[in-house]
Amino acid sequence: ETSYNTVIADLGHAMEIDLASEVFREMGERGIAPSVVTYNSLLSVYEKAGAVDMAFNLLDEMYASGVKPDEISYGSSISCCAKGKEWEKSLALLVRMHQEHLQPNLYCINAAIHACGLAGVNQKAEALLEVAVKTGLEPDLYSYNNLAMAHINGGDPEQALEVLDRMRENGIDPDVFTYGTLLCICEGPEGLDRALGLLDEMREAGIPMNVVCYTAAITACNKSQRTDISWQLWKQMNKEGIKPN
RNA sequence: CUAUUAACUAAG
Repeated sequence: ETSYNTVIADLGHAMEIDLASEVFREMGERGIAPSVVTYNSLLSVYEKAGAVDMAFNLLDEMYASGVKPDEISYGSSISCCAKGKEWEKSLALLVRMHQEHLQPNLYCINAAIHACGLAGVNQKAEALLEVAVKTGLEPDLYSYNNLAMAHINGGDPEQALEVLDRMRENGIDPDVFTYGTLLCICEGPEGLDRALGLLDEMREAGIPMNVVCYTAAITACNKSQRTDISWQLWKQMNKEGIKPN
């Protein structure tokens, strides 16, 4: 059984959705009973595909066959809703967890924040952060980074930038993902200054740049028609030994 | 043995 679990999860990482489902079916045909881990592995496959309906069906199947979904099952399913752009369903799953007397952990909440973030429903994302705190969870980098994305997609760049201070106040240091996210909101001439300011902040904080950040910054320059600065950044990137992709 | 985050690229 453990072999099957591993294979299914690995096929998921390789994005071999159909193969993974096939292996799962074959397992049943050979009379091997799937465990929670088996189901969770398959759920993680659906998650990567954003196959929301299949994930929901599998959850039902778990209950039907007497295998109780756990936090990981729900975490994967919620993340599946994010990838499938179904933020309302991700919230519905949190409600369902509550009904099943399961306490959502940070994975679940963060995935839901991500789902809301992609959809730009930033007030829901804020509400989720509150839920986390109220239930005794400590929001982490994922929580705040996803929250910043929610504000960006929600059309509120100012609030996105405020997330920087809010996380520091709570003892979470922004990382390369945080800045990578924020660099995306730098459109127009004033946005360019913000982008360069963020780059300085990163330097001061000793956060190493990567390709994503450079690409985001360069994109910001291009949107502001400042190809001269794009070029400077490009040279700097090469000087730091970061390979373009 | 299983789960959560950023850029560019395609479509529009």
